[in-house]
Amino acid sequence: MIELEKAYESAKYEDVIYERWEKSAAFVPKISPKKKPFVISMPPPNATGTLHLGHAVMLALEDIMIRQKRMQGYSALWLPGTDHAAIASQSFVEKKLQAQGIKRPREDLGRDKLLEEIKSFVETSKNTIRNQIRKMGASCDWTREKYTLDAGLNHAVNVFFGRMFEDGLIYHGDRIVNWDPRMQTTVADDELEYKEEKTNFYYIQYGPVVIGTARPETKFEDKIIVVHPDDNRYKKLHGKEFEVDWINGSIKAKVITDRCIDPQMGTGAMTITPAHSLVDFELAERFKLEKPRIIDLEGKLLDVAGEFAGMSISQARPKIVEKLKEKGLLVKVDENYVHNIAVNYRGKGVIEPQIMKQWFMDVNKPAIEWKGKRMSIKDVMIDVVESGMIKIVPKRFEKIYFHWIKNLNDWCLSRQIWWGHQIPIWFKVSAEDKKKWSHHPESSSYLLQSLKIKILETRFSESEPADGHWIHDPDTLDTWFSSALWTFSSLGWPEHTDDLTYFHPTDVLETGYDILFFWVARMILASTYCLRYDGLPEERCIPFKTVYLHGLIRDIHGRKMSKSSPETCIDPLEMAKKYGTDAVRLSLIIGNTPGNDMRLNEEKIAGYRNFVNKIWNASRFALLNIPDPQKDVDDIERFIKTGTDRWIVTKLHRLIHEINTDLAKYRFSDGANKIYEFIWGELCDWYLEISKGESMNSDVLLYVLKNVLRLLHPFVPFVTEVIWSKLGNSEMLIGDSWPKYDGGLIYEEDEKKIEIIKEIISSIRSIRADNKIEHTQKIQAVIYAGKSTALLESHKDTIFRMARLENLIIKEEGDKVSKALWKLIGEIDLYIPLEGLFDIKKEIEKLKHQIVETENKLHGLSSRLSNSSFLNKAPAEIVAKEKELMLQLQKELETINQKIKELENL
RNA sequence: GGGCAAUUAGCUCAGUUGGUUAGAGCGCACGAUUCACAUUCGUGAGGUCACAAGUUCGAACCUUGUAUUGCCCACCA
Repeated sequence: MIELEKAYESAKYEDVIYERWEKSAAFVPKISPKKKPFVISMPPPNATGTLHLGHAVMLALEDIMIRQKRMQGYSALWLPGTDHAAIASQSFVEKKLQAQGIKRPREDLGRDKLLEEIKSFVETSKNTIRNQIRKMGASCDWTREKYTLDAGLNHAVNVFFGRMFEDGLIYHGDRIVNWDPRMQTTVADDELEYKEEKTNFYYIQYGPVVIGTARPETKFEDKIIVVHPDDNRYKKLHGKEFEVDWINGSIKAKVITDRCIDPQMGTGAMTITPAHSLVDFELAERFKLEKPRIIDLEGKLLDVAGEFAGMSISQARPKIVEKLKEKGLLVKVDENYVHNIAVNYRGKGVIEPQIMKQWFMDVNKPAIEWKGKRMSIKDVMIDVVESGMIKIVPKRFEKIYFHWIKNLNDWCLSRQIWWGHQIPIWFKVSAEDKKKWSHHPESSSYLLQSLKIKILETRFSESEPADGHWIHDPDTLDTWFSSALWTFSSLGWPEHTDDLTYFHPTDVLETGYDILFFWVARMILASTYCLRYDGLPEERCIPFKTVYLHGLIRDIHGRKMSKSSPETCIDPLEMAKKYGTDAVRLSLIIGNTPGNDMRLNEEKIAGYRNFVNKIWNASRFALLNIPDPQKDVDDIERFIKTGTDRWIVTKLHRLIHEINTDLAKYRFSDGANKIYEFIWGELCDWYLEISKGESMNSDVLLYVLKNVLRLLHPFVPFVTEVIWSKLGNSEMLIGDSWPKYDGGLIYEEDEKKIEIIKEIISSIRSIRADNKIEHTQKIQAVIYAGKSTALLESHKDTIFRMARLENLIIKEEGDKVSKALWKLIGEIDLYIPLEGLFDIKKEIEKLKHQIVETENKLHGLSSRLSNSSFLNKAPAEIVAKEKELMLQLQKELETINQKIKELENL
C-alpha cells in the first residue's frame, strides 16, 4: 500500500522532478529517419529580463504541444535560447552605471569596457532566466540552447547581411530618424510611444503671413513657406520670394504649395524645418531643398541659432519667444494647445528627429527566385501566407499581416548603440583620419560625419581588411535583424548541419500577437531569403508552418501588466511557489483563446491549485484501493464487469478523442477544460462514489487513472509525474506513450443508463435539499415510471450502492427490482414515506408550472413540425431529432400529469 | 483619419459548420460532512446574448446600421 500526503505539496517535488527529467535526457530528441520531427523554436526571452506572465503563457502552451507530440512518438525538439536585447540591455546597464556615479558611461568607459560591463551583467541574468524557465516545467532541449550573440549566430548575421549587401538590398541612406538625445540612439518607429502634452502654440508674423508653431526654436533657418494650393487666402503669394525680418536678422523666403498642408490647421501656412521633422524632410526631398541642421545630437542648438547656440531646447524656447515679442513678431499665443510628443518607449526620452546616414534594407527590389519568378522581399512575405504555406491562428491576423506588409517601408537596420551585432561594414580612410578616430571612445556613425572623416571605400567584411587603414562601422544592427534568423541560425545555419536538415522548417511558432510585425514577419523575410539563396525548394524555406498567437495577459482591470504598476502585477514565479507550477500553467491556459487578451487574478490560480489537489486526492484514493498498480490492464475489455465500468471507459475514450481533436486544432483551453470536467465531474463525483463499497473494480480504476495521467501530463507535468512514480513505474511518464484511441470500446447503452441514474440521484438530492431532510436520515424515494424497469434491472448494483450512499430506499411498485430492494428495508432504522416529506400543494404548483413550460415547448415543436418549409428545407437529421424530442416531451407531459394525479390523491 | 476586433449571469470568460431548454469558474444564498479531498460535497438563485432592422423553416452565431469599449497603423507645423 502506498501512502500519500493528504494534500499535494508542489514545492516538495517540482525541482526534484525537473532534475530527473533533465538528467534522463528526455528533453533531447534523436535525429531518426523512423521518427517524424516536431519542432518549436522558443521565442528567446531577453537575457536581461526576468520571467513575466507573457513568458509563462508562452512556455505553458509550447510545453503542452511538445510533451504531447513527444508522447505520440515524434522526435520533439523545443529549442530554447535567450536574446541579447540590444537597447534594453545597454540602457539598463548605462542607467546602473550612472547611478553609481559614472555620468556618461560611453565617454567615460569607452567601447570595450562598457561592453565588458554589459556582458558580465547579461551573463548573470541569463542564468536567472534559464532557471526561471526550468521552474515553469519547460521540457526544452538545453543541450541545444542558443544565445543570439553566440559566435555561430553572429556569423549567421554577418552572412545574412553580406549576401543582402552584395545583392544590393542593403544601402546607406539619408533619413530622418527618431533620435533619442537622452539615450544617444536612433529609435525605430515601432519603439515610439506618443504622449499627450499641453503646450503653447505660437502665432508668429513671418513676412506677409502668420505661421503657427509649437516649436519656435527650430525655425532659425526656415526659408520656405508652404500653403495648400487651393487655399484662397494665400493664392497671390504662390511662388513669390521676399525678405523677411526674422529672429536673427533678415532672411530670404519663398512660398511653395503642397497638398499635404491642412488649411484648417493653425493659419494654413507653415514654414519647414527639414532636418528635424519627417514631413518637412519629405517635402524638402521632393522640392530638392537644403536641410540645415539646427539642433545637435545632445538636443542643443547649433551655431545657426546665434546668441542661443549651445542652449537646450527647454532653455532656449522662452528666450526666443521673448525676442520675437520684442521684435513685434509674436502675434498671439494659444495656451491650450495639445499635441502628441513622441518618446522612446525604453527610457522615455523625448524624440528629436535628425538626419543621419543609416543602413536600410530595400524591401521592394526583386531579389528572390520564388516559384519561378523573381520577387521582392515583400511579395514573398505575402505569398507564403496567401498560398497557405504558413497558417496564422487565429486567421484574422492574416488580414492584419497583409495590411502591414503592403504599407511596409524599407527597414532601418542600424542602431547607434554598442551592445549587439556590430555592422560588418568597414570604411577605408586615410592614416590621419584613422588616428583622429581612435581618440574617440564614444564612437558612433554620427561621429564619422561630424569629424569629417573622408570615406575612401566601403566594404563588407567580417574582420578588418588588411589593405590599408579601416574603420569598422561603429553602429550595431537592430535586435530583430538577428532574431529574424532564429529558427535556422539556432540549428547551425549557414552550415547545413544534420539538425538543420532534419528539424527545419519548424512546426509551430507560438508567441504573443504584439510581436507579429517585430519578429514573426521578419523571420519569414529572413528565412525565405537565406534558404532560397542556399537553393532549398520553396516549401523548405519557410521558418515555420503555423503561427499561433496567444492573447496577452492583463490584470483584473484590463491593463497590460507591467513593472510600472506593481500593485496589480502578478509574478508567475511567486505564484508558482505559492500554488504550484501546475496550477499557474492551468490558470494561464484555460480561458486563453488565440489572439484575445485574458484577465488574470490570483483567485483563478488558487482555483486550479484546488484542481491539482483534487487530482492528487483522487489518485490517493485509487492507490488505496488498487492492490497492484503494476498490473497490466491495457486490454481493458477483459476487466470490465459492470455497466458502470463500461460507462466510465466509454467516457474516457470519448475524452481521449476530444482532447486529440482539441490539441490538433490548437484549442488548448477547451482541451484542458474537458479533462477538468471529466476528472472532477465524472471520475470523482460519480465513478469513485459509485465504486465505493464492496465491489470496487480496481482494474478499471487503474486503467482510467493511468490514462488520465497521460492526458493530463502535458498540462500539469509535475503532479502527474509524481503520481506516476508513486504507482511504482520505473520509467517516467514524460517518456510514456499517449493514449491511443481507435474508436473501439464505446458502450452507448451504458452511457445513457448511467446518465439517467445520475439524473435520478440528483433529483433525490434536490428533493432532500428542498425538504431539508438531513443526510443521516434514511428516506424512501419513489422512482416514477418513465425510467424503465429494464434499466433498473441491469444496473441493480449501481443503484443499490448509490442508494446506500444516499441513505435512500428505492421503491417502484410492481417491479422485479423493487422486490429485491424491499429486502433492504429491513436494514433501515427510519422509514419515512416520500409523500410525507414535502408540501404537496407547492409540489403540485411546481409540476403545473412544468406542464405549462413543456406545453409551450411542445407547441413550438409541433408548429415547426407541421411547417412544410421546415420539413422540406431542414436537414433530415434535425427533423428526426425534433420528432424524437416531441415524443419525449409528450411522454414527459404524461408523467407529470400522472405525478400530479398521484399527489392529488394523497 | 485608415484598419482590426470586442459587447453573453454580479465578476472573468467559453460557446467549433446557424439546429433541442445559451454554459463554466469565481462570487452569492441555503444545506452537508469522521469513512480520498474544508484546497471537500450537495442544492439553488442569477441572462431581452449591447440596440435596431434584415436574411432564414430556424440567429448569440450570417448581413446592414447604431451605440459603447479596446487594440493596431498613420498624422499632429
